[in-house]
Amino acid sequence: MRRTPKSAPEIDERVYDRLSNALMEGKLRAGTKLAEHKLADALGVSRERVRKALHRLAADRRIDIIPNRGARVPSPSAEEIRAVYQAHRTLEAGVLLQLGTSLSEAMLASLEEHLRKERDAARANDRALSVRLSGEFHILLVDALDNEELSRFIRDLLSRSSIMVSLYEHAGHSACGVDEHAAIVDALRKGDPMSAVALSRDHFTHVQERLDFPETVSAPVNFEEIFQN
Amino acid sequence: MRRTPKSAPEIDERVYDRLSNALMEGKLRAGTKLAEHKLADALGVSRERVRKALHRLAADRRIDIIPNRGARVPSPSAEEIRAVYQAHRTLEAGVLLQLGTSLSEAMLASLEEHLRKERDAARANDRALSVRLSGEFHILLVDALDNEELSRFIRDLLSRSSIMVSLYEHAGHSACGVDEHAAIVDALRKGDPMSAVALSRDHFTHVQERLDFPETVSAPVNFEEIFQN
DNA sequence: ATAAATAAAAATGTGCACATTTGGCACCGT
DNA sequence: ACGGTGCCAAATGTGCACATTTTTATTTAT
Repeated sequence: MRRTPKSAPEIDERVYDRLSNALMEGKLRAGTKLAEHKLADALGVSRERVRKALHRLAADRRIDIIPNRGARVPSPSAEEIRAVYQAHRTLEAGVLLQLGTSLSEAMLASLEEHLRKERDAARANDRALSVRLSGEFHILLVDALDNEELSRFIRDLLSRSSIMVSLYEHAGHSACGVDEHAAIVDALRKGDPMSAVALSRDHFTHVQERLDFPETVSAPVNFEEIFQN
Repeated sequence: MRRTPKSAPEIDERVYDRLSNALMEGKLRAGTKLAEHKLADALGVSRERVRKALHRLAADRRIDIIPNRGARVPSPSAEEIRAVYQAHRTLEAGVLLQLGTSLSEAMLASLEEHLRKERDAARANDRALSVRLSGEFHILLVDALDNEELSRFIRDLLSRSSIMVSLYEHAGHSACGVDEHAAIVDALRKGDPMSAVALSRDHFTHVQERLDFPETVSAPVNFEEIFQN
């Protein structure tokens, strides 16, 4: 045992995580072919391990696998992107409605604490951080319901939209208005869930409006560079 | 080639479907061990095929897999069951709110057509059919939004609750009131989504109330018998 | 020169043999 | 009788060789 003996399941998890993160961070452009052998070399593991991770990602709908043709980073159509945001919008409406009747003071506090962080990031012009915090706001909302199923769904949607965001670089998903988030929290604090729902609706409309159209891309990629860490 | 040459992916799909159906129909009791070799024999395919299907089901959260310990039909706790219904309740609230602003006459018609089928099944005392139709009602609702993401989530929740229903045999998920479904459709027709949401909420509350407590079971099973068809 | 056909190369998919881990059982000592 | 220890059988996990399919490159014919 050289360094970390690492039991098998841990290796699997690590392979999956590295691929997952690369997708999240937009390091793998849409359309990129994910060849098993090349990834295995880049990650320093056996092809079977990569295989498993790819199939897992496919089950999560994070990548596309076509039988006998391999795996690719999806290039979602404008329509599919719209569907993901629409789903999030609909789901959050349900969440906010539910929260209206059961939102503790402590949770309101942690929401407001989060808003502060968002404002700081916006003021510091830290785009990457802003994007992350902006997503976490919506996670915080659903987590407040303490329902694992719902939280999973939202995380699912966010992990998929992250790919989309990277497709449309300039689109300021980052600019995902802090003020609009704040308005939602305000409505909740005032015990007015219907307003919160309406505000959330508007918010998603704005986010969607900022999304522009796709340029289909398919460039060669240096996996070693991406996974060198 | 004896009968159906069946290309490989078709076989995979069939294995998955047969296991999936057995779970849906409650033929595999909670706690049942799903040994790879035994299932392979019963289904007449290689162990690897079963393996793949089991991992797929695990990714769907339809079964539990513990590393090096194999797969089992889950025995969800009362708390987990509550969470699934709660999630469905919350999600459907969002769906109904959204439907309020965009429900075509054609869809209302197909909903009412469905209600008729439900009533027929209830009158005929066909429990199995009633259960199935009752679930399909909620699928019909979300499908009306024509959003694949949302439809997937609902199907996900339903496939998981089916295991739970079979855990509590007597619990009349079947009795999932036809009248309550009808009331929801009525509210939608009247263009009163808030009432629809409230009715849906009550509906889920009633369904949950009918669920009783678990008896932990773990009996030996004859796979050949279950999969003989 | 274009297109069809064919052959070679590369990538994915599969079964099997073997390694690893787990669970049960007998044995032993207290 | 009880709890612990070690061994054996059984089940899961993994790497590898080979089969199948797709893609690319080359040749040939019109």
